[in-house]
Amino acid sequence: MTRSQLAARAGVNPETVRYYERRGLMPEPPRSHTSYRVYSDEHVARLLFIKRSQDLGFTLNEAAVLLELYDSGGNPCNQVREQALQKIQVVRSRIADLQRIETALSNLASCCAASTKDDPCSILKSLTAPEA
Amino acid sequence: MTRSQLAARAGVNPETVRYYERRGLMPEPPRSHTSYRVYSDEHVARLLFIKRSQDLGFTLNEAAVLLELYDSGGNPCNQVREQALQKIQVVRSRIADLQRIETALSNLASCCAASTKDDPCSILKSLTAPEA
DNA sequence: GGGAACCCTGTACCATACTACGCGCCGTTT
DNA sequence: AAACGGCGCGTAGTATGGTACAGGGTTCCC
Repeated sequence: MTRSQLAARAGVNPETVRYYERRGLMPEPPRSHTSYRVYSDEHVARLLFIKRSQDLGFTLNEAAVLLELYDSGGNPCNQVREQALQKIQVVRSRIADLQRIETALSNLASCCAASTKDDPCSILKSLTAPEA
Repeated sequence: MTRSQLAARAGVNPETVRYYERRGLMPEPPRSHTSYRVYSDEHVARLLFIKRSQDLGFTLNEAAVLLELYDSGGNPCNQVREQALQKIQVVRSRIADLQRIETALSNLASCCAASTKDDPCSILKSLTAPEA
């Protein structure tokens, strides 16, 4: 299949395929006699692998690591597990950050809801003083 | 105070101050007779305002909106509240995303922990099939 | 056989938020 | 007075993840 067909199957922009190729995430595919890239279902699987990794919060560099483990052909479960556990820590930390942000924003909204025409909104106070 | 001194007080890189000036977040300050920027405590407050906004998850463009409301001198509580409530929605949505990711990663880690030498790790299966 | 639509390459551009560099002037210190 | 650090400016580079475009060849369908 062509680059656009591959892209369509994975739901990405055709240019993204070329970008991943440049990044080393996708292999250089065989070419037709007119230099057209020719893809197979394995390429689709690899592209979906990358998208799925991104959905799980992995960066493209991290996806590259996972792909290397996959390509190594061994039994890289321990390494994959390690990557997953590390990412879980990052994700949990990010969730905690966002929950603190949510609380702070709620406080800010309440503060502003309570101010009147004569009490000119304490955004300066709220936003200048660290409290998160 | 100088640009570096201002930056130090807000805990940012001196170049960041110039960057914010270019972005219109910080005003062009008065200059010394030799063209040196001269800052006051108000500039410190404004810079802290920006950093605090960022801490709350606002982008620099959004911080610019908040600063405009602040500069308008009126009682922009309703607008600020609106911004905060919108951002809370975004933050909650992001938290939900991350919680789904956390669950999916946990499943992935469990799957890998359970595989054996003869069962060559189902990362392909896990990462190719959508399940988040 | 002719035009639309697709492919090729390299390069440039987008958004976000900085950070660094080169070059020349300035200010302080020794 | 010389040296060192800081400041000025414009521009370029970093990281992340793409997206777009120009200019030319190709394939497909009527």
